[in-house]
Amino acid sequence: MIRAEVAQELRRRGIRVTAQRMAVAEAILGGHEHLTVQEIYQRVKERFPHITIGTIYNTLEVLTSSGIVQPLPFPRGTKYDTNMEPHINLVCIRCGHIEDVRDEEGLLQRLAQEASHCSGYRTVSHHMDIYGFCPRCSS
Amino acid sequence: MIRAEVAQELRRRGIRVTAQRMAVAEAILGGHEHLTVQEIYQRVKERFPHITIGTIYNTLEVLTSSGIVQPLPFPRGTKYDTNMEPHINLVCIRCGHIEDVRDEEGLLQRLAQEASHCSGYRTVSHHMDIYGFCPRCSS
DNA sequence: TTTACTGCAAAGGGTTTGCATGAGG
DNA sequence: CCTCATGCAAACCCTTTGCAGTAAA
Repeated sequence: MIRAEVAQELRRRGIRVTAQRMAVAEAILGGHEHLTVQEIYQRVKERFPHITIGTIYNTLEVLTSSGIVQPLPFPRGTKYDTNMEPHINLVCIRCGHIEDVRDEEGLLQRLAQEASHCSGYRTVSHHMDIYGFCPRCSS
Repeated sequence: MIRAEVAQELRRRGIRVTAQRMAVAEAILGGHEHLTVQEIYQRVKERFPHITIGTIYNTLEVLTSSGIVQPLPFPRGTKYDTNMEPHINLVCIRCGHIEDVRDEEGLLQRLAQEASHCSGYRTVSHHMDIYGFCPRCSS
């Protein structure tokens, strides 16, 4: 997703498009994925030195409920994912690096459908992590 | 897993079997699944009024690294799962209730294997959540 | 007896909140 | 203009840490 699309999506939802919100969105969407809240804060502060962590949290909540980013809960804080396609997060338990793996065969979807079907849950979203050692940390 | 098995597993690993540790294990394993740390603390305090939250965290770390329980990271704190079989957690985004769904066909396993294979990660464990509304909260 | 665990207290880090000021539509 | 977002500060968890006393093996 790019800048113009973010602005459009916010407007469509009647949410104000502010410079700070766009800066947060660009920090996350611009290349580097899976940033922590602190990392986002540090980046946005380069452009808005007076912005506070409260505004970052506020904006992340807005972007999340607008379907633009996705929070990934971890023991030591939330990271944000910009990949809204169904996918799996490969998490390195040594260095913390996260890699996305696309769900080529649609197995994730199938699994989610089946599970919700036989449980009576009305499914909204799902999330899969695999923990292990990345190639670099394996050696 | 039952009381005697927990004690045995700890001993096997050279970890001391204390009354407090057994109380924590029993609080989690005894029927009610997916407790928060605070809920575990409250229960154990009925038997050990002077126990502190620090000891609860210490014990949860011991039980986790002994493969007896599994931490589930959530935005507002960790819950603990006693189901060590491969399964999916159905999480109600309204009431917070969590239900386990067994991985009948081994799809989860297959998915994990494939993902680790094509990424070069050395896989240790995996974890899948589905978010939605439980039958009670759907109506 | 030796070593690891407990209880206590304090600190650390992530996240939320209340309120006056300021900017978007 | 009116409403909502920002910045500032303080508060609120959740979790970790250091240390002296205590219990397990």
